[in-house]
Amino acid sequence: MASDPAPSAPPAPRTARQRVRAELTAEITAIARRHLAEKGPSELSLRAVAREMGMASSALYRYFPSRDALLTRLIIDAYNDMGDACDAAVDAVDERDHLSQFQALAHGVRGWAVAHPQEYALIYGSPVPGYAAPTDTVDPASRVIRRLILLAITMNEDATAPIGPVAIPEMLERQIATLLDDESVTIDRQRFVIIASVWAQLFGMISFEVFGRYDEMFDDADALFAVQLELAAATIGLTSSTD
Amino acid sequence: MASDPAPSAPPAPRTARQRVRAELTAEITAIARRHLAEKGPSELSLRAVAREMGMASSALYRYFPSRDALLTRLIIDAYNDMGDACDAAVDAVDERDHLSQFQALAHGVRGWAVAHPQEYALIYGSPVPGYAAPTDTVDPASRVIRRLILLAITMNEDATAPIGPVAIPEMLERQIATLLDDESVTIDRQRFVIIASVWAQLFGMISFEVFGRYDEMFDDADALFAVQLELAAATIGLTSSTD
DNA sequence: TCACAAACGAGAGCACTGCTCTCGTTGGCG
DNA sequence: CGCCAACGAGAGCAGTGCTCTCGTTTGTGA
Repeated sequence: MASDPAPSAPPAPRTARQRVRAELTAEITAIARRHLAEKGPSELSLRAVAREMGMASSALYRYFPSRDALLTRLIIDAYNDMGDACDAAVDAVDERDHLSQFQALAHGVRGWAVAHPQEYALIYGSPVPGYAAPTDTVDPASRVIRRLILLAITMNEDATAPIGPVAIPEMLERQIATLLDDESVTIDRQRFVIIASVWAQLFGMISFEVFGRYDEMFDDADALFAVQLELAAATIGLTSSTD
Repeated sequence: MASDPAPSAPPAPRTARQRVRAELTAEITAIARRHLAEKGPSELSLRAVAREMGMASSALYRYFPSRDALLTRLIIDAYNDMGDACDAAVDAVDERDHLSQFQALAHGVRGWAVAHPQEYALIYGSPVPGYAAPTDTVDPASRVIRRLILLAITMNEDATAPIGPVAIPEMLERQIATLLDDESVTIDRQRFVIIASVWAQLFGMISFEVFGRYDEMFDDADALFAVQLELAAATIGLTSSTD
């Protein structure tokens, strides 16, 4: 499910002990992920996982120092899983068709979310543990928005937004510049704030759907999402006629 | 904090026992709300509340049949609290200035959310209990969107959206009609779907801010929100020049 | 090759939780 | 004034996260 980031990954465990340790760690996370998907984050119990593995509950602490650590592992995996789904969806369409790329990204993320509601709730719902170690989490957590920004950069000259321009305070302007320092390319500031809005809108819609806020309003979530996505694309300046 | 809906509310408890019961119930919810605000929903413990009240934990079950019932009470209160803040903000501005009304609604809801992050997480984060009894929850939960729709109805003829029109499937069209059956007034369908998008966007932005997703991206959440709000207003067709 | 240390699994135990049951006590209504 | 429902307290059950101890196994350096 989750892919290892390339740098400094130990590919083959040397000793047998290391290998069984890796296998057990993977089995723990797999069972925990299944329990999470079936019963939700609050019902995830270390003892239940240990019981299913035929181990003593105390033995699990050799592999995860705490329940929060196991949850953090699942969180990172979920972020990467969603990121993979997002990337795969975007990469599956013509890279010069920006509208289709945007739609693919949105549908890819939404599809993953409705297929894994509990994991989605884990990463985009209320943050349960005090705070997950930012160092490990921030990179996987930002994959979707980074892809979205990348998309916005490539379509920089093709689409023109029908709204704005809007006044951007200097402080915000500087933060945007700092954020984009990594990428060597620049991006129109107006497009950037629009993209940020669409980003929030996308996850607002998905959260509403997954968390059941549409339940007694709309039956056909697919149609609603499609319509709202068309509006979002129009906000960016992507229409079916362009390209 | 939370207001009683008018119909069939017993205003004055007859007997002393009924009065002390009402007082104790209020004290329980007050302490529970404080614990919730301080430590989050997962840390809310019936026993801790009972301890602080000097009661046996079992006695609390005379007032709330379960922990989930207490949480549901807090959820309903939070919805009404946010609804009050929303209404108060909108009512504070000139009712003919639709742009200001919209901005007041957004800032009112956001202000309440950042002031009560845990309560916001309780109602707009992951749904923790299996499912709260829909009958009691749906009405308070829909106050903001109902106010937003009301706003959209009043500005029906004043603002023209710069995006669209978009194709609305017949099924969705029928659902919108059903939803608006209660209100005797009609609303432009294009405006309705835009409002639904803006609704999702608003809570997407607030959730991102409250849940810390902007933490290592933007420092000035106020400025970001203001800019995105201006974009949202423009999407609806509200600009500072209108009215 | 072998001994030593690190890693490991199992079990008991602690403090805590939600919730149930029982048993006196107290309050209100007929 | 008497009866019954509502109430508060306590014990107890099953479950949780986590710690500590104690044998056992495994890898490694001498």
